[in-house]
Amino acid sequence: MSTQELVFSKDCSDCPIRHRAVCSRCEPDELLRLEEIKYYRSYEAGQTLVWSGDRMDFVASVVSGVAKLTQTMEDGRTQMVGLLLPSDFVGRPGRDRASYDVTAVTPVLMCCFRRKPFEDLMERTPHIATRLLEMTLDELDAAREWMLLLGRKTAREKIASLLAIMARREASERPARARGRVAFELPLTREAMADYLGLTLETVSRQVSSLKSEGVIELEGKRGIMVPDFARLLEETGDDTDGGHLI
Amino acid sequence: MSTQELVFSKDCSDCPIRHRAVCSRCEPDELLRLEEIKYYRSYEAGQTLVWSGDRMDFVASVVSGVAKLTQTMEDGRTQMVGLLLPSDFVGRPGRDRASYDVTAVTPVLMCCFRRKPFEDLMERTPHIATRLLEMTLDELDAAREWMLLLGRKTAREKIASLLAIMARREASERPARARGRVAFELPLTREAMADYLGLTLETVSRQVSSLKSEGVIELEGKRGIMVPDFARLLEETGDDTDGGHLI
DNA sequence: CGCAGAATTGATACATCTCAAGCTGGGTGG
DNA sequence: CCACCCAGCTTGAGATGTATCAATTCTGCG
Repeated sequence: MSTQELVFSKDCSDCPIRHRAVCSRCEPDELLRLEEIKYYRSYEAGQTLVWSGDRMDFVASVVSGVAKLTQTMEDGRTQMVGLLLPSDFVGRPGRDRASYDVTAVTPVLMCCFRRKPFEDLMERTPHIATRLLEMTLDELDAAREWMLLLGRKTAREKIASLLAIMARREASERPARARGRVAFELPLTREAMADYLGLTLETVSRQVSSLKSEGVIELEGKRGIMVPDFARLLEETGDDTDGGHLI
Repeated sequence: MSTQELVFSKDCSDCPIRHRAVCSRCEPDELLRLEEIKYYRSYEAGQTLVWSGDRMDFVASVVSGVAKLTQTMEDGRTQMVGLLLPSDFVGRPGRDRASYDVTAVTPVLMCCFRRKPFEDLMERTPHIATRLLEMTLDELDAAREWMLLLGRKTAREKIASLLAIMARREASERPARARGRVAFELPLTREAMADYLGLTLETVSRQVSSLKSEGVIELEGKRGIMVPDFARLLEETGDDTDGGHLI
């Protein structure tokens, strides 16, 4: 029940997110300075790392695991506004209060930097600022794609889109598989999916069942999803399919 | 019918967006270098500045007017993913293709920079990169607030939220008015509002009528909106009202 | 084994969409 | 000067997708 199961100070050079995180553009000497101010923290699934409105005096990169960013209205309606995967960045330089709740979905390991030293370092290290700008622009693109999903897609299209995104991510990490065939773990509960897609969990459940009964997907245990034909899944997303290549 | 009604090269120092745009952090000498590569373009209401997928070899700041960013699905469903007001930035350094359609909602004047020289200048001018990062983070926050609206708010709450945003902006520009009382021009048609809010134009029309008949707003001509009591409007947004101050 | 959290399934309610008429105001041409 | 026109807007009636409320049924685990 400890909040910190693993606190260690690894060498940055063999870090699994070395090539994608906010530090990816850094030269060896810049990396050394980052290494001086970093520390690791780990969280259990379900644990809330930060509450919206709370003081937040660190920024961090997700090293492993999945976390979610959520906003909640007074009456309890909640909307997920971001899904944080390994290498994603949390926190905003120059702002001392969190804008969202951040919650671990699976066990999560974070590489943290106290905010002030990080901001100072960022001023002297354009490589960090440049990479952060690039990552923020990517997140903005993703958020806008999500706006289209939330505003205009049907429940079925929403589910298919979420599955397609997860499938694509899996395919880009693992070596290529048989044409159009992908399997992956979906780390979200039905409720978390609903919060992401702007639906109720019952609707999510019904649409997943429907996709399954039509053979678009197969369920393997509670979290496993098998997509026998990725192009077929893509057709259900409502997006431009342009051939339907996995990557 | 000319696409460029006004092409001139004003001094940056008396530019109306000098203190808020991407150039706001620049020192006088940095401004001079920007001035060398800038040029103005103006567009009429309804004109499309850029089509999604097209080559885009400039970036720009909105000097005056309103433009919209939209995404469209194959079957014609469209979602607005950004509303560009004076000082907002268009285009992405490092990317040569537009991700969205950009359309003028009112007559628009843009301050443009060819992309390559701008990128070069940005590398040598941290003040530009820093400001662009800050603006992008703000846009990301706005996009995430919009995700909550699209995913979880009712039609009435959506309309009230949009009006509240426009009212707030008006109040922050003009000197303060009588307590809680604001009037402003809404530059969007019912259809554009619908595209922004993820609704149909009929639903927008009905909800606007309903807010009017209940005295939350008053319509003045086609575009004028009068909010007699801002706190009352805020109650309809579903957000935390925390007293309901205009700014 | 049996419990608790997660997921499924069913019946019904309701918000929003869809289709279809009209209305309104400003501009145009006869 | 007036009739007409048209885009934008409003309003109505009915269809429909998703939410809501309510049982069950799974699944993993102590």
